[in-house]
Amino acid sequence: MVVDVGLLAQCRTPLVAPALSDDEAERLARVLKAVADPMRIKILHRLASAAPDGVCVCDLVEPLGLAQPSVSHHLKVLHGTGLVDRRQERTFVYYSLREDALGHLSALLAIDGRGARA
Amino acid sequence: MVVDVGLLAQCRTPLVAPALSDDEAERLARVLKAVADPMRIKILHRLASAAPDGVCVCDLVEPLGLAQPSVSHHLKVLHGTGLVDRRQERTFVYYSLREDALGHLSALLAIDGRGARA
DNA sequence: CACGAATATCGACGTCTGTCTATGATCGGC
DNA sequence: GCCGATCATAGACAGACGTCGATATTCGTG
Repeated sequence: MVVDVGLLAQCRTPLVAPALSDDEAERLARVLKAVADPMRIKILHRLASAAPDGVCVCDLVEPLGLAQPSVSHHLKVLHGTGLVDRRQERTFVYYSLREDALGHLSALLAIDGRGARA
Repeated sequence: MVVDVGLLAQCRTPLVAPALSDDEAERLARVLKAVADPMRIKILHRLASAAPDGVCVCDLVEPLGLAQPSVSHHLKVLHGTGLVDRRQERTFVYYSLREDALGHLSALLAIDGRGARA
């Protein structure tokens, strides 16, 4: 059987590795979307550079320059994706960066970028 | 000077480390936003698991189940943030994962999450 | 130079998202 | 038991985003 490629060279970029499933792609995107916001990045950075006990919501509102409900919204998003822990004490609520939460994310990105090639 | 804290215990969660600047937060968010999309994640994954020469656009359209302009749009976003390289040959265009692009991103996340603490 | 193929750009449309104000829920103190 | 403080929820609104069809652009072929 002769395959006539002719003169128009096909692009030839076959994919051997298994394609990422829709579910996996959406799961990863969900977590990344949670981090892909300037304010939430600022929040994470503050949590990262604070005591492990966490940071009180009231101490986030002013420095971020946001209304209190907006801060609550962002914290809810971060908590919903498991990046952040929530602890209530009296009327105060303390949010803290979950141990290795960003580390895992970081690892996922590294794997996606490197592992499949080598 | 006596500070009367009274009985209502303040929350006391001071921040010592320098806060992330608005610009830095937005720059990081811009790159993360580029990755925080299921289709773009799929594209990156395909580029990562393909030959270093890159993948032809025409070989991305069908597997992704998107219209050709949509694929072009996503590739433009990825290219715009420096995550992906573009190489044209004849009428074909090949996109390839930029060396250590995701590695750098991954490192940034790790730093944000860990470095500031210790 | 006309034509077909491969990409990019344009404009439009529906949806998601970040922000706010107003209100509800919960807890402590008086 | 009322009241103030802290945080969460609800609803509204503007802007950004992903997708598409239609069209422009570029390149190689005959």
